Amino acid sequence: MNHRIIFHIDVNSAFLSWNAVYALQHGAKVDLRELPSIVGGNQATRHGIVLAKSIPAKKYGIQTGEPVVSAKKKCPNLIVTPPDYLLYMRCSEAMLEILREYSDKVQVFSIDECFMDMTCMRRLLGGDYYKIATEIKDRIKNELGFTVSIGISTNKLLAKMASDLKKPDAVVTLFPEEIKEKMWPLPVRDLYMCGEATEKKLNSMGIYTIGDLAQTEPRYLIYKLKSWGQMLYSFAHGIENSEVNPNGSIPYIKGIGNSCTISFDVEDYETAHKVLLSLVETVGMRLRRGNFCCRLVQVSIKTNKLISYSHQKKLEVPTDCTNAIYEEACRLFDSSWKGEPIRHLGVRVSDLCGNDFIQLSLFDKNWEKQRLIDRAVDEIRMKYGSHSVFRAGFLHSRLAPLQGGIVEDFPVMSSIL
DNA sequence: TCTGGGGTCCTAGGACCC
DNA sequence: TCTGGGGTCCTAGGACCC
Repeated sequence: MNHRIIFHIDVNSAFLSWNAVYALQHGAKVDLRELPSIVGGNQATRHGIVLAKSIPAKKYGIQTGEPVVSAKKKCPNLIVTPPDYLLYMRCSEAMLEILREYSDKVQVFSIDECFMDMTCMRRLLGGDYYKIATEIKDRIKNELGFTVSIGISTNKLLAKMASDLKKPDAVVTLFPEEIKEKMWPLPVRDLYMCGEATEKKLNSMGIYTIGDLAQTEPRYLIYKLKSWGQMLYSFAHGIENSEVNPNGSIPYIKGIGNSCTISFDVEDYETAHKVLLSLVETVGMRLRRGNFCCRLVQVSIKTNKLISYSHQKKLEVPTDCTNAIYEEACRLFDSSWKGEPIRHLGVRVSDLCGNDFIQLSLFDKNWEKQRLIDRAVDEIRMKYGSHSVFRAGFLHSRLAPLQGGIVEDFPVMSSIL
């Protein structure tokens, strides 16, 4: 037998569990996981959505991503606690430490999900993967206080589907020979990569379960859904063969972006430019920290009616300079904004390249100086905190001088950079 | 004050070139 | 005296994930 053995580890209601564990460790008398509770953003700053829910909260029909007010309507005595991203990073790291005792091929998929390639542990562990997974799950529960679901199979897709089959605190296998029995009866929406839009399309084609999808003529799927059709058909048959990408070697960073919902509607160019600057400061810092330059700048706008659009521009010369990116971002904004009140702004850079052989533009003599300034500011912020230096324009403004991620405390979340 | 923030990949149309 | 045809680059937008 030549097949691989892959585990997928998924923290149950991650943010909520971590808040609950932290509270218990600090003297709380109740366990948030046993009550209708959520982790929710701050409504006053218009970040009021549900980030995680307890199992009792789920019974009220509360869904991740829905507005906190709407969740409260469903359950009037709902407990709402704020997110604590630094805590989440610590919890995630602690879990990783345990996982790495069992395999050197651990891929961090997100803050609360990992893949492990356990193939080479075959001989070492005697091949009883269910037992090993149970041991890992129990160790995390006993040593760290939160529960996980572990899925076991021969590839990442099936392992991930498996860990979804039972929660909390469970180990589930989904080997190829179990697909028909365990996966095909599920609604097609449960398949990885089948979102709302695809579900609608598939339903309109008479496809409701993963089994229906698996038994549809692939040429028909490809005709209707292009390359997505091919991928979904393969997934419905459990076919997927990407490698577990050991952590540390981040596969490849394609772009760096930050965005923010502003606590009030922005209705003038000056304020919008300030927000863009606060975002570019963060993006630029991350770019330089990764020793990248970018060749593409993108600005996105979301109006108070929640309509989004974006504009992008390819640069003549790659740059990592805050001011250069900022100027381009302003140009993009000015040429795309239609004048509606703005709720949310984003800046993203991509088309990255290394910064070791920077091509100096003959026309920009200030560029070297700008680079030195950027580096100096980065260093001061690293050393003394992100708010130790900021642009005078933010004094007496309602805006934070830096925006994106959790800038108050390095590092920026959801990014290794 | 009802709807966050960070990503990736794909598609389609237009410009432009030979 | 219709108007081919391929290729690449650029841009906007949509879909998905956590």
